[in-house]
Amino acid sequence: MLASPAAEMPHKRPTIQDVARAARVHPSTVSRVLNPRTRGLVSPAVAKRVESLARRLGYTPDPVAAGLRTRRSATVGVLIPDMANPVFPLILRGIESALMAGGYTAIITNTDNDPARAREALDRLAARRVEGAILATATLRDPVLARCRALGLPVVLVNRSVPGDKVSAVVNDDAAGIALAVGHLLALGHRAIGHVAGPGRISTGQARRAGFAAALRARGMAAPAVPAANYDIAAGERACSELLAANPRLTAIVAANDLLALGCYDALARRGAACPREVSITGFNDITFADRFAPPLTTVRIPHRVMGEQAGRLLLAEIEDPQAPKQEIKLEPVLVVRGSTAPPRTKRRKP
Amino acid sequence: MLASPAAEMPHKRPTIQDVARAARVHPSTVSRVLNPRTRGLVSPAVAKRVESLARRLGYTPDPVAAGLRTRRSATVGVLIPDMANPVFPLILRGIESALMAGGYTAIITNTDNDPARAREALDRLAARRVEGAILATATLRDPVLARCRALGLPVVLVNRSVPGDKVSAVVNDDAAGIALAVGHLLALGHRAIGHVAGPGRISTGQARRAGFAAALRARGMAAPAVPAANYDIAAGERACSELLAANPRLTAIVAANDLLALGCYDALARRGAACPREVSITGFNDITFADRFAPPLTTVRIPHRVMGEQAGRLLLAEIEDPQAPKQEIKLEPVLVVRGSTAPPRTKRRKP
DNA sequence: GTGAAAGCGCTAACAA
DNA sequence: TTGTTAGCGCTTTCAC
Repeated sequence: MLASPAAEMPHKRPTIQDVARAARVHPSTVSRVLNPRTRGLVSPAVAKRVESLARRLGYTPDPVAAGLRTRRSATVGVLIPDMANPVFPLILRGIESALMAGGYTAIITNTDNDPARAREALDRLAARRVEGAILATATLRDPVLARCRALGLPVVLVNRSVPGDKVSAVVNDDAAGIALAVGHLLALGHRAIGHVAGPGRISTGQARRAGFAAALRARGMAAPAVPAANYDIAAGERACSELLAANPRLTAIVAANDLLALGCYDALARRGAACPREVSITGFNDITFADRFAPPLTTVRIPHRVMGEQAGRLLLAEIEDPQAPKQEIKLEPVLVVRGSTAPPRTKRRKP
Repeated sequence: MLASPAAEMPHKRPTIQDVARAARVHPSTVSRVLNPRTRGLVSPAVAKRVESLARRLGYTPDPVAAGLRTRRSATVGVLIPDMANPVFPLILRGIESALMAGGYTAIITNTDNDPARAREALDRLAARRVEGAILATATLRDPVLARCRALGLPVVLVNRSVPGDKVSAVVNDDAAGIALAVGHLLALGHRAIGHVAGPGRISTGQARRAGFAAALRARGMAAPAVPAANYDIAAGERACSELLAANPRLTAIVAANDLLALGCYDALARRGAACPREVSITGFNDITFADRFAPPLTTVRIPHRVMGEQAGRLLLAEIEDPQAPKQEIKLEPVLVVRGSTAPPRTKRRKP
């Protein structure tokens, strides 16, 4: 029993040959017309004919086949350390919008903070011939970054950088952001401020910690800090507990990011200390829902979307011209004051 | 000035030809060895030799070139309506893990709830020859779904379904979930319960609303409901305000998802009504941070990750065998009681 | 300005 | 069991 192919076949895609036949030209002419760069080489009359036929047949060039020839895939890889941290979806939007504007597609991979997965992911992406990579996963002396180098793959870091390494990056002014938080706490009257730092292997962890120390030492104050093992709530709680155990009189804590700040909330709750009445807390990033936490989190807002867009644009520029000078773009953060900070409780003198 | 190529060239990738030459066999033999399916056709001795050479040269087959020949890209497209909704990153993890296990790569696109972007994204994915698609964006009578059909592209829906359409889907038992919430509120003593429904164009909106009505009507109670325009906080606030204006005596509100529940928080706050003291609120999804809101949200937890994994597996099965029967998997949700629900305030009688 | 021919890196028929 | 040949859909020389 013969079925009507038209009814059953799931719409075979037209090839360049089909268009060429219909337009009575050679395939190469069709190719020239459809490629903006070579479009001028063909006579306007033929170009018009080819174009309308292509549109009518619903022909779109196969980017994979084209890529095989041109060695350009029009894709870039994006490595994200932790999708559950809402800061990354926000950055991603910016990345996608910049890439899309350039005709590129992002292939996004979540590494779950696992260096092995990151490396594996990069290899998969490289096998797919991505033309560049955006790393939100960078650690100081990152093996993945080294691998990109070895592969000759253009890279841009986002949010985190690798100081000293010649690589483009779009980051926040971490020290300035922390200074904002410290300044706010000082203005409120706090004189015993501690820091729950980020992991030392990540630039943001180091830079924010250094910024914290600088801001306090400038005023001749101590700057106690304990680093968290990871940028997550549980690690924040552990670090905060340790910090408070060693410095019981702290009236304020600057956390290196919002997840760590939530961990501080937990540590305080476990000690039965109220935030902000007994201890003020600040975060960093202003993640989605930071205004919903109990208490609403005072934090340093970074321009997530712009950061992503800049990173995307930087990468496209570097793909365009691999010799382009590497640049590090530093974005200015802003303080958002909410309910997790308040003046320190005035000491009750013993009666 | 001649530079040493080895130092400057960014490591030219070896091709199958290089391996073939080194192993003194024909390229097709190398191909056979490296392809698990045809591996058995080659003598063990040669296979061993080829394999070790391939490894030593660092050769990995180019999946793009292979795909051109085999018409298989080992990629699938994933359409997400809103990355800022933390439920989707959680589902994504499941999807990625299932796809990765099958050797597939996900190409994820955020559509920002925009049907035009969704369509465009699908076309880009189709052009890239994805072998299938996972849609978390489905609306009832979804044009994107129709387009997948036209392209003969295997599809699996996740979270949302399109009832009546023959398509595989992994969803929650929405009615059962809502019944859980309603049951909890009834048990607390609530007798005037309203519903901030999801958009009517989305299956979850309809199913949850129907579940709500069924649960209350079974007990002979009214089931007032107002649909939100979108699944976001602002729309939730508007719908809730409308609901409360029309039904001022409600003591509890079942929101169709957690974002809408947050909108209800806002609507209550604007009226100066305390949650849960004056009005209890429930959500749906148990998104990340639901336990951190003020008050912590009582909500219906869905198995995000499992949902994603099942969807990924289903799609792989369908790619493997396009004739495979379509199936709809329904997952059982669970109630998580937190601080946004409490017994209704006992009426104060006028003195 | 257009056509012809070669080939990107791989795999699948077919031969030997 | 291995080698040969052709070609996936496209772009890019090179001729004309």
